[in-house]
Amino acid sequence: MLRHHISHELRPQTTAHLAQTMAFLQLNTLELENTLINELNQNPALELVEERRCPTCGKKLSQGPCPTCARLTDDGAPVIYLSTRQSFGSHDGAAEEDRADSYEPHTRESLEEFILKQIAADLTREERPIAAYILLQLDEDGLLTEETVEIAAYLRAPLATVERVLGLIQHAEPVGVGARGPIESLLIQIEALKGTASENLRNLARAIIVDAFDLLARNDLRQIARQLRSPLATVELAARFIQRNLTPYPGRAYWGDGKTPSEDLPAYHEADVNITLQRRGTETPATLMVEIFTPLAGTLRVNPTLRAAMQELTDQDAGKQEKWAQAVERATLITKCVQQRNHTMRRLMEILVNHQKDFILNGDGSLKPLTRSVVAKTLGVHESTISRAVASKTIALPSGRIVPLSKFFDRSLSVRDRVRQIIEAEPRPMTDDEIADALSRDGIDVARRTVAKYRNMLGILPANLRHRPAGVPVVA
DNA sequence: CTATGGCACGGATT
DNA sequence: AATCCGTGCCATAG
Repeated sequence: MLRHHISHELRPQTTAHLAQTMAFLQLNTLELENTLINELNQNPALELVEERRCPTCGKKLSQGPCPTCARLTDDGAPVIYLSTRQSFGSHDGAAEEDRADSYEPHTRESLEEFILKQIAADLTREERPIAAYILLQLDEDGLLTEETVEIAAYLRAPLATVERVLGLIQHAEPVGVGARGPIESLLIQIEALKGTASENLRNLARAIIVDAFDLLARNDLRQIARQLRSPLATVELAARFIQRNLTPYPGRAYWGDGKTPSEDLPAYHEADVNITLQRRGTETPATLMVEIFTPLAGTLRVNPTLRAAMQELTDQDAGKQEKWAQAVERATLITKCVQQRNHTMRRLMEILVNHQKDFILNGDGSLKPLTRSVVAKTLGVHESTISRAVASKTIALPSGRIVPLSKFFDRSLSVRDRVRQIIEAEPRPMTDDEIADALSRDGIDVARRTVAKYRNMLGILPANLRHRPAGVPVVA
């Protein structure tokens, strides 16, 4: 999906601006920062003062939460404050002017960019577009749906070149992306683990994947052992190795639901919101520190000097006056937009954090169901506002996991969790029908078919395969 | 025959 | 208007 940046279409028409106001919300932080930097460069009326002020009380701040407004209370209420990254927008003098011309928007790093960066150095000029094309063809699991021959034909490039590029992609982090299917992906990943696992183990794992993949998916280890003429114990070991260290969907690893070794993988991008745990003293109530990243360090405002200078303009400078007036109007609008955005984000996070506190602290499984519309109601804004505020934003949990903010909204989660609990609790494997019954006894009425889906989402094998040491299944 | 997975169709949500 | 989700029907495996 290509990012759309909003262009310089901010012509002064006051009513149309209202629509633009909301548009600012949906921009993710980096994109907003880009537009703001652009604006700062070309609008003299807009000014960035280096100091940061508490959005609530207006006091100057150096860093972190406002000590007075968001003081660490002992009632356990989360502390929510706005913050900025220092990375971009060094905002002075000469460097600034360079930037104005050769400005290249910072976009959030997508999986594609993340990979491209790693292999860029190894690509020739001709290979670059090939790499770009391949990366765009990856599906959501990070797998390549198209054959290399087709790609070569389509791009009119030599097959060998295409395959070379693909090889580079496949060996970049996360290893295995760009494979033409789960099996190939797993094999690539095995190769990449050369140093860490014993030769025998890897060989067996490879054999299982190649010759008995479907059996593995069904967790039928006994049959695998027979077919490969290997001792069952060894096969179990290998299967375990596969399940623990490999994923058939490398592109998913990062979004994974905690089962995947995603904690070790580098984050593809930084989050828009950061939650940390602040332990105060020894008594338990640790405070949640919610840091909302806003674009640009400092505070936007309309340049007071310019505003003053405008008063002194004589009427014969009508042209200039008009021009400046527009600039000022536009600058005012933008600062208002940003303030609005910050305010909404703060209130939104307040609700979100309070509602999902357990999830933040205890991880998945403690998620409570929540819909955008109820938040919109309690917040008193339109639903679409929430949608925009949530869309394409991510949040870093105290555990270090980065998840999309939309994860906080899930209407069916409570039921899914009940399913998990029921399955974990029951001694004998229950069929989906029985689970459905059990649920209805709890007052939750869902169809049998739905239970099956939840089971799958949770990565739990069907009842008949689920006997004793049901390991974590390979296929989601 | 029973238990599941696949496809696809409304209906709700965003 | 686009997307997501629950569900019913049917094919398939055991």
